[in-house]
Amino acid sequence: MFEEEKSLIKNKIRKYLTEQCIEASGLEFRQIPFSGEWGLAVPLFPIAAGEARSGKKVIVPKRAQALAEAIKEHIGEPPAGFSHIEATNGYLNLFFTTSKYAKRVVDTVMDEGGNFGRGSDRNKKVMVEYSQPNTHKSFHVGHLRNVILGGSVCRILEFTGFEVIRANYLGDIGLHVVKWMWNYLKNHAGEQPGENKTHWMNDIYAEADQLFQEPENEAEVRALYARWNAKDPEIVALWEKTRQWSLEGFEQIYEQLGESFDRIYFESEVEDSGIVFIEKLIEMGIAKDERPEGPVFIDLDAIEGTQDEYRVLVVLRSDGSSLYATKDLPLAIKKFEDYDLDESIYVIDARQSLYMKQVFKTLGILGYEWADKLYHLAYELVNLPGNVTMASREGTVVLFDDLVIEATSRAKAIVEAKNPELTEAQKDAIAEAVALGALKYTMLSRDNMKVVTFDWDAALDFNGQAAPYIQYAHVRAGSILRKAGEESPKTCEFPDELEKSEVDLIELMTRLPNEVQRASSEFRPLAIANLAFEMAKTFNDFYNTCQVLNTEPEIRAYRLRLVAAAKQVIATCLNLLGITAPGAM
RNA sequence: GCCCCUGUAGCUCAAUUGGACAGAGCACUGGACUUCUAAUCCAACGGUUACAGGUUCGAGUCCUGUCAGGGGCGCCA
Repeated sequence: MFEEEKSLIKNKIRKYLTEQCIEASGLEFRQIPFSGEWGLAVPLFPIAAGEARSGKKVIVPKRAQALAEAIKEHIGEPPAGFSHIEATNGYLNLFFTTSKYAKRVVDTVMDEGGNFGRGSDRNKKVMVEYSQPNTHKSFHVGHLRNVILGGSVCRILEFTGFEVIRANYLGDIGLHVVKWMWNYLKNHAGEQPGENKTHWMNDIYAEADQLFQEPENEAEVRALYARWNAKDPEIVALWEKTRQWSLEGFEQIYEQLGESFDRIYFESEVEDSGIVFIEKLIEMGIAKDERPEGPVFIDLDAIEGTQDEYRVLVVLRSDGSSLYATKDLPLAIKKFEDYDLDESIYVIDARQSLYMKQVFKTLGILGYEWADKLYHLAYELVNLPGNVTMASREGTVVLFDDLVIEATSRAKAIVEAKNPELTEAQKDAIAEAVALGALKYTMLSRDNMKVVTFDWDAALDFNGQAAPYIQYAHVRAGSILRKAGEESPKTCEFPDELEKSEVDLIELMTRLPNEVQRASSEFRPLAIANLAFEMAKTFNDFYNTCQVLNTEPEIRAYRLRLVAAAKQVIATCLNLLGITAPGAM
């Protein structure tokens, strides 16, 4: 916002500096801290420092202050929309006329509604690959971080004008699948999945994993693996049927999380083409074939002339079977063929950073001009206390549905206490929104590269900096508007004297467009999570100090609009985070 | 041995990307519900930003080194 004012002021300053023969580089606007009033701050340190560098004998802070004062003198009367100008600490501070500023911000938010902060269409197509669970296995809290991060990034990218294609890449083949089928045939033949399909699938897998420790069982699993590899119709049919159960189970989870995918890729679908692809690389001399003594690999450091930077990428086992890289290379190509992408993003945990770098480099070496459009969006793991990594086979997991059930029942208990008059259905809906919101917010409110240590108490703490706090502010705003009735003034005047919380609220709203852009370009929902909390906190302060309904009509009018605008901005933030805002709590 | 990430209040985390006085939540202490929903608010407490140098007018942020924790390095995914 305020681009016109900014360029006007910039021009004035530039004009002055040019007259004084001073290099005018590094002119930019900052926010004035401790705002009781709004304004634009222009630090003059860069200008003064520039003079110092060019040989003038100046003490930078003093010079910056002198420049600020001189420019203040030069500008003279504040331009339209500004009330006064100050020169302090080397900054030139230009303060807006409170009434005009407030009116303008609130009007803008109300006019644009849910589109306030939205970026214009960029005409760019971005694929985001995320979630990537293995079929026939569990879905735990570690997987949750990936889905929530990926989902939020997609929403933010869309909001900033990208066309987003959500892709999921499922691990539907491999030893784990065969183990599962073996146990099913041997101990659970004919059984059907229960209500919660993923949980049921995982129970059979976990049991299979245990039984697999016995040598005779392992031998049976290997034998079944051979049948499956030979495309035994009976086994293939079982594989297809059971994979479908897994898919339906994941679908339940995605639906609950509010996620959906435009395109699902299966590992099985790129395996054969991957092996053919690797054969081609061998022919080209890019991959080295040491079979049967060794595997097929690409010596990236040798090709690039680097040392210990790209290492060696193994692309095929010595027995000719496929590895991750066997499939990831052709999949990357397929994505660009399918969708003619401008960018391809991989939401994958940070342990695979080197691997991702290797895959991207390999595609670059092969001459794909889009190789530099590949981006690894790395994030850290969710560990258990004591730095224990979640692993299905170790039994060190918190399963998604266990967590959701617990969170929801705790939220339900609180709604029961707060709002006993609501219907069961309403209470359930609120409990779910609160529980899932809380889980999502804990994942999104820390930076991508920070390890999350999962703690039941922390995850289920609905107080303080957490989603329910933000949702509650939204509910309160809605409640005021509802009680106000039909009346919603189209526009109204703001006074020059505003309460601090009103001032702060308006200032926070103006940050949304910038924060959204930042979150988008850095793939960091955290920026939005922070703003949402700040908004809620300030709104609660406002709620406590400023009466809306029981006050004089003129005040009531602008405060109502302020409440509506604040509610809108909070709602937009929550949307971008994938958190639903209930109507009551 | 090499590479990457992290290190900020007792705990969990922020910090508008190099700017004004490093801020929140939790926990602890003391207050506020006949008033728009107290899942709230106010006050108090809490800091050598791991350490040592360097660059800069200015460093939690950048560069070098050290320490601590985590992760990764030719047939796991």
